[in-house]
Amino acid sequence: MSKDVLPEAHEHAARFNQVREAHKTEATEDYVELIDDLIRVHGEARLVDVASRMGVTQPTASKTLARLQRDGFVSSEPYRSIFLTREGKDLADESRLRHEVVFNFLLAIGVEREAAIRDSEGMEHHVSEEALKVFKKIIRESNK
Amino acid sequence: MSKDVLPEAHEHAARFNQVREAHKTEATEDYVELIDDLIRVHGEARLVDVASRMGVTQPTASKTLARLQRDGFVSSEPYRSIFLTREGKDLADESRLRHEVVFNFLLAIGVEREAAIRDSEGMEHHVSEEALKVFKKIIRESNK
DNA sequence: TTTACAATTTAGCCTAGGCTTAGTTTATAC
DNA sequence: GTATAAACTAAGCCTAGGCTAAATTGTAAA
Repeated sequence: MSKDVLPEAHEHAARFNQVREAHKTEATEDYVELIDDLIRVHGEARLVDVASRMGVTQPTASKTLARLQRDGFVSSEPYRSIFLTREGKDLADESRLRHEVVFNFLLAIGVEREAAIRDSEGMEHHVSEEALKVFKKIIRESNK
Repeated sequence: MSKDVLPEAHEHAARFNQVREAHKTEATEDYVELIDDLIRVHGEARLVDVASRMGVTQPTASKTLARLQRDGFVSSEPYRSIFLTREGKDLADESRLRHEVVFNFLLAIGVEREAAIRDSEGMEHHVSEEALKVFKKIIRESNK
């Protein structure tokens, strides 16, 4: 059962580097996805709502949004609501799609709804295209 | 397809808070799991190996290990190899188990081996007990 | 129209987790 | 037994992402 050899060091490191890469983009993806949701459902995205739904204080959300603006994902004028750039909107769409696949996959295999909601939030950033394909296939099969 | 309502703000925030909680323990779990592997396979865990397998520089690994020591997961004397405390060993065992379940689950549903190795590294920290149960059931069924 | 409250920003602090460069200790090889 | 190399530590820097407290701006009600 337990390992008696370890992978080569560089291969071992590559796995952790991949996880670290995913972490770097996590906050960005979560924010743009939320902003897109707020715009679609409430007509606009205000800092106060972004902060309360992300579960952080307003200064924290403000600082993160400044970074997203610097990196070209959102735009906004001081004291005004937040918009997604083309790049931000594309990332939001891509993230939501991935999120939905993971969520529906968990439901399809029998995970209870509340757990599926919570687990998909964390898992979505760590699922490869390869695995997503398998997830989609299983969702399709469960809908027959 | 797309949402037309959002969850209540406090519920929305709870999801992200849960992911943030998981992130806090990720590094700790990855380190103790690796240290345990090194001890079992090589007889001891040296900083140089921890660093190269985590894919970070030695000073970075050293600093992280200092934190783990402060928090009671590992022990070591300066310039000597690294040991797990009881608490560290328990966490390592728990982490490895979770890791193996996620890995074997991905294999069971048809994810290719290399992708399963890499995805399980990131996913393991975000899977609830509830989902793990379902994963185990699917592994059992695939072994029939 | 002024006043008060809500929203946002600014400033400053903290931790984690990366890095480099430089110094110290340990181990090895001659 | 000493020189050299390897392993480790120390110091200092950076970014992200949390926080609080205080200042500013915008908005709505009296």
